[in-house]
Amino acid sequence: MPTRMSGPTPTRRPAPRGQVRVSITDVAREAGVAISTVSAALNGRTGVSEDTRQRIAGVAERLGWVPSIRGRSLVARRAWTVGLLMQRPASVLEADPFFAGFIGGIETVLDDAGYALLLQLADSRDGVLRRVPQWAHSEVVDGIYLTDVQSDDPRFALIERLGLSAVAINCASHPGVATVDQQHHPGMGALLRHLLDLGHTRIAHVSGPDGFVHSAEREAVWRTTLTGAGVRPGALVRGDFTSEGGARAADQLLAGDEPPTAVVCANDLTAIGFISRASALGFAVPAQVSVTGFDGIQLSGFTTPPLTTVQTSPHDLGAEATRLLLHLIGTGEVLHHELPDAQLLIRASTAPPPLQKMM
Amino acid sequence: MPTRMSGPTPTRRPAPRGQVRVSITDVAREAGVAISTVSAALNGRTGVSEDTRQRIAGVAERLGWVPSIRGRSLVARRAWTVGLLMQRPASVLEADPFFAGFIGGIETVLDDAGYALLLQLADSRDGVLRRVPQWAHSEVVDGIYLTDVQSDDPRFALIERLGLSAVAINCASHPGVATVDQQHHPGMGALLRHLLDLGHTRIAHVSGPDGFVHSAEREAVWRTTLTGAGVRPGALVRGDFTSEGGARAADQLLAGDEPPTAVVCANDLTAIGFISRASALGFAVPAQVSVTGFDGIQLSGFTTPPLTTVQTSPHDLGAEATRLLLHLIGTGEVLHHELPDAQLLIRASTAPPPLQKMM
DNA sequence: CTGAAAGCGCTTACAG
DNA sequence: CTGAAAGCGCTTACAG
Repeated sequence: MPTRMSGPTPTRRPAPRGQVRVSITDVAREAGVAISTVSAALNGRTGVSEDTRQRIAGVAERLGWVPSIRGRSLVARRAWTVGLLMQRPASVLEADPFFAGFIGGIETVLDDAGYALLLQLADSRDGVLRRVPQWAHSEVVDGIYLTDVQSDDPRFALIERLGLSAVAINCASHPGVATVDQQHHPGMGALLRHLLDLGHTRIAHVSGPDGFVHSAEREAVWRTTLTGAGVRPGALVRGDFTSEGGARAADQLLAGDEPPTAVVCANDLTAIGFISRASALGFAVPAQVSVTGFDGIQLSGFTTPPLTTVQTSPHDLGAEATRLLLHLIGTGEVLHHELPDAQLLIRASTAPPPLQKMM
Repeated sequence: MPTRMSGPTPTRRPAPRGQVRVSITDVAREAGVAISTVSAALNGRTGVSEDTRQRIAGVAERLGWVPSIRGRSLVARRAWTVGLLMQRPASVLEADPFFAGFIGGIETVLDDAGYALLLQLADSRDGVLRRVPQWAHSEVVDGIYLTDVQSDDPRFALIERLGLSAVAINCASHPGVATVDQQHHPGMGALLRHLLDLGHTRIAHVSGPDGFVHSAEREAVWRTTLTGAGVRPGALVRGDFTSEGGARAADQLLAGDEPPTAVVCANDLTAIGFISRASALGFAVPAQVSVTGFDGIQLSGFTTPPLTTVQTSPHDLGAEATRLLLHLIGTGEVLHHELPDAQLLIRASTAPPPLQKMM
């Protein structure tokens, strides 16, 4: 086992590593005032002479004292922390294009407000439903984000019962819960119409995994837009939002006699995997088969060919959700925000179907 | 402004939303025992009759009581939280291939231990140095991760002074700080030798941004390996770890009279951007120019052509670092762990240099 | 303008 | 086996 101890005699010591912990009591003693005066002085409350305030500030500075969030939280009943609990195995999250952008957006707003983000993954639905009350009762977070909301999501009842502040991402509004949305339908619809306009009539779909809201939604738009245009939906292959899944789908879809002339993938990763395998199988993209993605990840502009996709805004969702959540925590007022729709981004992975197929 | 209030009469209410908060006192009263008995019973301490324990558990269950981490932390001097503080603007982080994997690894270990991750970004060096003592004094985290360690990093002194438990990633060991490492040199060296073996003699480098340890390290291996083999290092273009930077580098490197026959990029994103632009400029990869990456992100296997790169293990780094950190917090024992070296991954983006250049 | 006291929700000796 | 008390580090009425 490569783990080794440091040096010949490993140092064993208790968690608080023998340091002098300075508390409000020390500052008060040193400054010759009561602890309540220290508290008032450093929290900018009125009723402390400028003189005393200065002296206390000096002592605190010299002793290197910062108020303990812990002690403060206990009485203020605020944790100065918000929680993001995602039901996703760590492995999936690592490839999730939504994740990093969403967190980045959260952090930009959170940091300025002096809040921190508590992040936890649960690998099952039950895991989530167990953690939420734990967080609420422990008062370890002041509010939470709700992502991947499902219809009849039991978390809403839980949140109401627990009196937890929450902001939900991309879902119908529930009483007491703030929401921030970005419409995906219009962009997805535009994507389908773009393919129809190019002349495609055999349009397949590589979906996301079962049970995800996004999977169902994108599949529905694919089906209804085609049907609405009088075109029969092509083959449907179930993917899993990964490039591996996209590659497997290419194997399935391109093997038959009449392969589709366009393939609508549930996300960019899937599309990139599809294109990779299609190329390996000798199918030229977009000359023989057009391929589309969804998400608009940064790399989608640097694939060969660059990907036609729908540009979503995980960063903005995270930032706006955080604003609404902090507002709810602070004022109790439930707000709702709608981001501009996700936009169709036409690039080079789509073209008219091959001529011989057009008659 | 699209933000709107919900319903005709916005509900304003204080943060604790009028819920009955149940505490240990309630459980004790209901069960007819002292709060110390409740505490002992539910923490599995000895000295409570099985009968009483059952009764108390029943009451706690019925009342939906979970011990408050807050109250517990105050006396136990443990936060049951570890902190990850990265000096990176949110925007960079969103494209950072290390980030998601590292966090994924952290979470797999943390969740099982009942710990949570506190995540915070700082946009400057000073921001980091301000937060660390804040966290330490507030006792809001029990330990922290040190990433992007620089030589003479001031955080080590800070940590020692504050008596904070810490684990450092990929850096020389410091007294009192656990470390977990994965050697990148050998894989990077193997990558360079692979290009030399293929017959390349004009090998350029697109580096990472200034001031990052990884940038300096990879550049150094590029330079010394070539020099050691008697080959003069080719052109050096400064990149920024993004695909945009890689594309710009392609413009610079491929414009001249004698373009390089191989380009070593500081990471996969850069390489993918480079290939994209190179193709657009009419350069065939790898026929006319070989391109290599670094990181081994999932998508690197699905580009066209699939990328020759060095496979690193952010997930394993995160998981192992977390194990060592929790061990340090719990026992005070400083351990060190070395992951298997990052491995060269030969795929299709490298080939012998074009013939006419070989004489 | 300042201080003594109570209390937030727990755990940990200590006494019965 | 069980309970009363002290205390963790703060803030918030309240009294001087």
